[in-house]
Formats: sequence, C-alpha cells, structure tokens
Amino acid sequence: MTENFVTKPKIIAIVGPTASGKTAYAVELAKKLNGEIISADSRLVYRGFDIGTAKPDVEERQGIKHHLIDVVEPEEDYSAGLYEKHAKKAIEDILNRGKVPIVAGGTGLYFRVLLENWDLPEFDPDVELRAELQKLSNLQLLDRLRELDEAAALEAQLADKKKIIRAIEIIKNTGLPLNEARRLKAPEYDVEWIGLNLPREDLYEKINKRVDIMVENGLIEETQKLLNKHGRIKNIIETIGYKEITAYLDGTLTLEEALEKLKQNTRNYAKRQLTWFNKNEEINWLVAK
RNA sequence: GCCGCAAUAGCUCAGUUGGUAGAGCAAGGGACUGAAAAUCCCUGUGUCCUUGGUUCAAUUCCGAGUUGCGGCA
Repeated sequence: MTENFVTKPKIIAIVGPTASGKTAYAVELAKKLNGEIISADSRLVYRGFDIGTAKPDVEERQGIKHHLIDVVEPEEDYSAGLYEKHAKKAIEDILNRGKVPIVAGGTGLYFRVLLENWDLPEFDPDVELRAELQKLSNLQLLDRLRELDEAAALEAQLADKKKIIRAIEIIKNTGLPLNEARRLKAPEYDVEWIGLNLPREDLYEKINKRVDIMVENGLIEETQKLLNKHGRIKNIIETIGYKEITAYLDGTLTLEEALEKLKQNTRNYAKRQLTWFNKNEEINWLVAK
C-alpha cells in the first residue's frame, strides 16, 4: 500500500448567494451527518461584524461547531491565503475527530482556493509596496506594469487600480509574470457541491426584507459601536451594510436612502456571487425553501 | 371654467433647425489566483401620451383630446 491509493477526504460544500438559506441548510445537514461547519465568508471572520453580516448566533448554530468565524479583529487584514491555511487545518481537525467537514459560505474566491484548483502565489501580501503604489496614478501604474510584465499590462483595465497593483506586486515578489504566477493545482478533497438559490425576484425580495430585519435588530447601533471602537477603517466602510449606515450617520444620506442603497448593493453583490458559482459545473443546485 | 407649462427607456431627464432617438441611475451578462461583501469590463427598439392636419416624410410644426403640475377665477 502506498499513499497513491489513499482516497481523498470527503467534504461537503454549500454555496449560494447571500440570503439563499445556506446557514440553516448547513446546520441541518451537520446535525444529520455528524458534521461541523467551516464558514467560507470573508466578513464573518471579523469579530463584532454580527448583525450586518447575518452571522449565525448561538441559537442558529444549534450546538453545531462553526469554524472560521470571529477569528480576527476588524483592523487585521484577512486574506484568501490565510483562509486557505486556517480552513485546511480546521478540516484536518474535523476529520481526525471522525466528523464530516461542511464548508458553507458565499465568498467565491475562498472556494476556488480551498476546494477547487487555484494555486495562489506563495508570498505574504506586500503591504508596503501596495501603499507606495497606491499613490501613483493609474496611468503611471500601467506604465510601470508594462515594463515588468507586458502581457499583463495589455490585459489590464486602466481603471482597475487594484488589479494593476496586484500584478506589479506579484512580479516583484515572485519574478513571475501574471500568466505564469496563476497556477492550477490538483484538488485535495473529494467535494460534494450543493448550491442554494432562488428565482431572482424571490431572492431580491428576501434580501430587501432581511435588511429591514437587520435594522430592527440593531444594525445602526452596531455600526455606531464599530465606528466608536475602531474608527473608519477599511474593513468597516468597505462592508455592505456598515458602508451605507455610516453614510447615514454622517448625514450624507437619509435613513431611507441609506437602506435603499444597502438593499441595492446587496442585490448587486448576490449577482456577483452567482457569477462565481455558475462557473462551477459540479454544483448540484437545489431550490431553497 | 379660463390661461400657461409638461407628457421620450423601469426612474430622472436630454435631443431631433421635420429623415423614427441618447445620457445618468436601475436592470441583465461577464471577469477575478493572498484586499474579494473588494475591484473592474460589456449590454440601450422605446406605440418619443392619443388623434386629426400640413408634408415625399411628423416623436419634432399646427389643431383637438387625455392626464399631470402651476396660476387666475
């Protein structure tokens, strides 16, 4: 017997747009299969982001262990790379205890990296370089990228500052042009994919209602509390929910305008999430209740 | 009741000196390899309110009607 014959660990993945019912579904499945849940959500990792992110509370978790929720403070920058490491460790622990890992969430990039085949370049985010490049104009950045990686510069969108900076960061840290740095790897797990979705109109209605409920549950107070505690940091003002409520608290928007904007941003986000999941042909789509 | 003004894309509006029209927002589609709830790209046929008239040709000019908004009674 060699390791070549060892079968890959079985894992269940539950994906879908925000408000499609993933949380409840995952908990039910975990109860049935003796499983534990690993969140795949770039916002649930932050402590204090509760109401605005629809983070499952104790009652909703129903005694099922949830991993990768509340792992860092909002000041800390989390990332896909950290997620991959943390999630793999959690999966290993769960398997060692003889339980079933259930990865559930809505962050497409995290699924690609953890359970599909994207192989991230291996170096820590170069925050200093990013900050330095941030000061340059898009045109200057594109010129700089052209010198380092002509192919990437040709493909880049002038307006997409973030991606241009990232391409420069990659070639400076790895010496590789973008098309070589983007590697694929063999998936490490045997994944059963389950997709939750609703007809677009129903999904949007559910999103709108959920926003109203968040406000009833204290979204505005939570936002104020986060701002008081951490200030106007990126992770707060770039998160749907806190972003719009901050504008209301500043007086830039009326409450009505802020809520309308919040609903709309959430709807747009749900659409973007679907773009990730639609590309994965292994997903078995179920109709949510 | 009379007098003005308006009526064009889901919304707010621009425009056509007469040759059937275009912006923003919304909406739809897509991209994404350690910031991803981020960031970015693509997509505009709609009885130009209705109806007569003038004209080769009317959404555009003229008349009437309808609705809305002002003003005067």
